[in-house]
Amino acid sequence: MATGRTHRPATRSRGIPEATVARLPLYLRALTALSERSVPTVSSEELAAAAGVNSAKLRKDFSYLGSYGTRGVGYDVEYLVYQISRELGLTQDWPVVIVGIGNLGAALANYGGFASRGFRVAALIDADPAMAGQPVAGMPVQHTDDLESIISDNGVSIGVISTPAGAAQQVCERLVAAGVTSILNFAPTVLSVPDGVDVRKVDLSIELQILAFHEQRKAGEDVAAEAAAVVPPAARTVAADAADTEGNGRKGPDGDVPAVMPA
Amino acid sequence: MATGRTHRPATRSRGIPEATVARLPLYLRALTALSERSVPTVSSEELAAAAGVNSAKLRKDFSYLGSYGTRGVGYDVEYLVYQISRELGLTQDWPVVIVGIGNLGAALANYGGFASRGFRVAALIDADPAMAGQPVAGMPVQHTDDLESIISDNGVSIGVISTPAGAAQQVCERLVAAGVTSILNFAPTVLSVPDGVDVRKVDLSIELQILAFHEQRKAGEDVAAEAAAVVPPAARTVAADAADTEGNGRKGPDGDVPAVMPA
DNA sequence: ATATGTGAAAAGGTTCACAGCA
DNA sequence: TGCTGTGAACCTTTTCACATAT
Repeated sequence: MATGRTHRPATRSRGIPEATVARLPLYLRALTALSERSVPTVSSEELAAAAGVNSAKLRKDFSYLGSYGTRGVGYDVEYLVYQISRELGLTQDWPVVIVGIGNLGAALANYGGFASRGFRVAALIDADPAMAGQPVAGMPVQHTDDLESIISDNGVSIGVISTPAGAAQQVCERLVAAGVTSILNFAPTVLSVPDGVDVRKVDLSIELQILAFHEQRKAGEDVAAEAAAVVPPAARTVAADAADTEGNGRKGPDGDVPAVMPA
Repeated sequence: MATGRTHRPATRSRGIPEATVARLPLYLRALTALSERSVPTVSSEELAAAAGVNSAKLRKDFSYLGSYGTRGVGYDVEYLVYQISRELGLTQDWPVVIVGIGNLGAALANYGGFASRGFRVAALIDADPAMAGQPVAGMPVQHTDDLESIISDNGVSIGVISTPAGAAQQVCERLVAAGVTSILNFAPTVLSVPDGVDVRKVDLSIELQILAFHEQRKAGEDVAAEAAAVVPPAARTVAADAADTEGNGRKGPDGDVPAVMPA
């Protein structure tokens, strides 16, 4: 704006970066908490701390939405809550179905976080005939046979899959055929969907494995640190660093012998 | 290796990119499935399809681990399973505690995916005295009072938090003080932890909000198309915008008219 | 005086395209 | 011939640092 750029940025005009979109709910949560405490304004520094990001990132993120702050002051909490809600599409009501009412599905059905923010559990669906009619979270479970009509009767466009892995793809296909275009998948399997359908996945086991990777690293460093710590004191991290930088054997970036066991 | 580079790449030697680490569990899952079907080898193309990524990315990812494939042939399934497992630290056993045995905690306790891959639920912990001793997933729930001794007696370094948001930070601090250095957080709140402690978070509501954002876009496009086909073109959103934006006069990136979507 | 908004630089991640090896 | 492994190009995201506005 200071710059007199009058030509359009051509190919990237209204698009908010995906990384930013993924953080908006975080900001919204922090803002909602402030709002409940009747805090009127907040600085990028404070809000960033509350959301667990750094302030430069937050300001950059907000800059994609527009200029919602006041220089020298900060952001108006209520106003931002509204703007972000609107950006995320939370000013409307999203009916959601949950398919697969096992332990996890039931937990999801009972989860309060849904209702609190624009999402409404419209139906619970399970393939087990014995479950049909049983109440879960105050709602009767319906049978998979009726999936299509449930979707269309309720205008559902978001589906949650919490079935066993083996059933997920088939359920996914029926959901999509019935008109669902966004899917949150808890089943530990890759779903294939046509273009235009969004899938996000949540996989417990994957998250734990990522933690284990880093945990293992730390353990490795500790061992190195311990070994180093028996005698010399301070070199701790430096030593650890050197140790796992090349100690690992196998074929590193510059090819040497594959130390461990082949198949 | 073909290149005769003998000097070190300096600052990035043994580090596997975080994005790659996050995909290793995916590859591992696909490989495990192949292994169970006794498939001996697999090409990057096939494996990539099974894991839901593209083959160039997969090959690049594997290149950070070493040269585990055979040109003209593909990858040995068993060998890769072993290498990735080792890289992720899954060749050892990770005792895990779950704190907060509500609906979600119980579902996690019952989740088979834990045990299947190196993780062992060592204890279930809850603050409710009425739950103490009650069996969940074949295991007695223990009281929070004993958290510290449970952690140290079992050598737990990974903790799962599935408490209400209000309790999470405090539980986190006790876990960390007791020796936990990796945390998987299901509570919808930001945890602050000291350096050296890893936190990963899973938030249902956030995932749904991200879906809603994209869903809204899709709907918006449809509406815009319809509207454009009927009466006047763009004025719709501009009016809406002016209405809720009030004094602020939201500036688009270049101060030009926000053509289609409500910001 | 203070805190936003944003170009520009840096870092990180993905895709391309092909050399190199089986 | 066929498929891996990887520099190089490209794109996205993060960080820096300061001009700009209140």
